[in-house]
Amino acid sequence: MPSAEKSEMKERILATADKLFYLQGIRAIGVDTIAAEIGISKRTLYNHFPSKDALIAAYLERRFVHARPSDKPPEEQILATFDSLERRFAAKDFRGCPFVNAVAELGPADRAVKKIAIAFKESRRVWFRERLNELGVSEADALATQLVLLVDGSIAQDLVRDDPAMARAAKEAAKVLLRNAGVDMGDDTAPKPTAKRGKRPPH
Amino acid sequence: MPSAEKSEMKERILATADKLFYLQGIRAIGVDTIAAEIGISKRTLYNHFPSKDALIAAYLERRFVHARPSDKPPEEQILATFDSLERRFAAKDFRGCPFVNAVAELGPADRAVKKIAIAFKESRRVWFRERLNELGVSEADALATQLVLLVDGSIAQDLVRDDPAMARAAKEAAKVLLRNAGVDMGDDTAPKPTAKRGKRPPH
DNA sequence: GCTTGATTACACCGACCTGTGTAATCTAGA
DNA sequence: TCTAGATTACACAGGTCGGTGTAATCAAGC
Repeated sequence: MPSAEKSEMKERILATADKLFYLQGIRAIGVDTIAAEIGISKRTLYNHFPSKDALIAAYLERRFVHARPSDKPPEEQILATFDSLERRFAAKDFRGCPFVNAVAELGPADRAVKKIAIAFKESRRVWFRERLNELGVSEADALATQLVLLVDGSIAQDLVRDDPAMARAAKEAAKVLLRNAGVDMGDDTAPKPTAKRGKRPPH
Repeated sequence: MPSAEKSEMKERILATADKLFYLQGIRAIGVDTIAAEIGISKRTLYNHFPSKDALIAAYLERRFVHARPSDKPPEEQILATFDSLERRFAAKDFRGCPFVNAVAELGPADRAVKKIAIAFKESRRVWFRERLNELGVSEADALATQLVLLVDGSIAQDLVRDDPAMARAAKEAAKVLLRNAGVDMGDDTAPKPTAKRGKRPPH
């Protein structure tokens, strides 16, 4: 009870809810299922969360992890985002963006969920913008928006197609947009010749 | 009974299911709700569809509308896609892509739904690729993929943010990608002035 | 020991879900 | 008018859901 054990139990509940909600859907998983998965009684679960809605909100807030600071060059950080996406796509337990899925599942009526989802999406956009500002890109805000479109687009495509190559496609598009904005990306990311000499994906 | 009235009733059911499923979610709407909305008995609904799953499949297949042929230049057709998206975003009854939402809602277990969603996404990609082939773009396939990423990305972003400007951002990004691929888009789509030397494709 | 709080098992509620069974009613075509 | 199919109302089965009430049990700190 010394609140160390309390929050420990709370975390166990949240971790299990996260796994089940994310992989199978929020509406598809009942509180009984979560309790059974942990091996606790439903009563205990309700001792830590007043309602399923509260558990859903806590689940989404726990998913809201901020990006860690990096000392690598901003353009590398930006492109590394897509590499990270590709790795996540390749994992068996990837099932799209939990925030987008929650909004799609719970509908427009659920204001609380939508609020969290908006905050998350905006935080991602701001992160891109900050990196672009570091690079001195003039239209950083607009370009940041375009980059999040590529991120969310590849996530949505992978959700239905299960194709990690969507992340690579997004990365290639991002390179074109960055280069168009005057960002120098070194020689390995060779300039993309339109009609000829192909920059083709490594095989 | 002459199967004209039968299919008429079937269409009424489908239209109502479409409205409710799309706006409020497939899991959120029961067959009773659909029947009540039309003013028919639940029995009648089950006389036309053997199960809710069949109704869901029919709903998605009805949403699978193929693009009509156009005599406008391919590059205009491509860009018009994003204008159309912007108009749909601005409507208050827009709630994302029904196929992505269905996959998110019903989970990975529902193979039938996923199959339809994949077919739809691929048809969109192929449409882009055909337009790009008409333009003589060399890497039409890869670019088509990138364009659908922008489409789906703007849809996902608008779903959570309710911001039709996402379609405009996607269009601007699409222009950059097209220009980079050597597509000439006329003077109205002015070259994007960037801080430094913009990499500009020959024309 | 005793107390206190967490957890347990378990029954239960009301609501909603998909789907069926049935018998009465309506309606169009012969 | 008669017939046959469609539709109706309505009850009901069997299940799941979120959430609660209750009384017993367990473990730790005094």
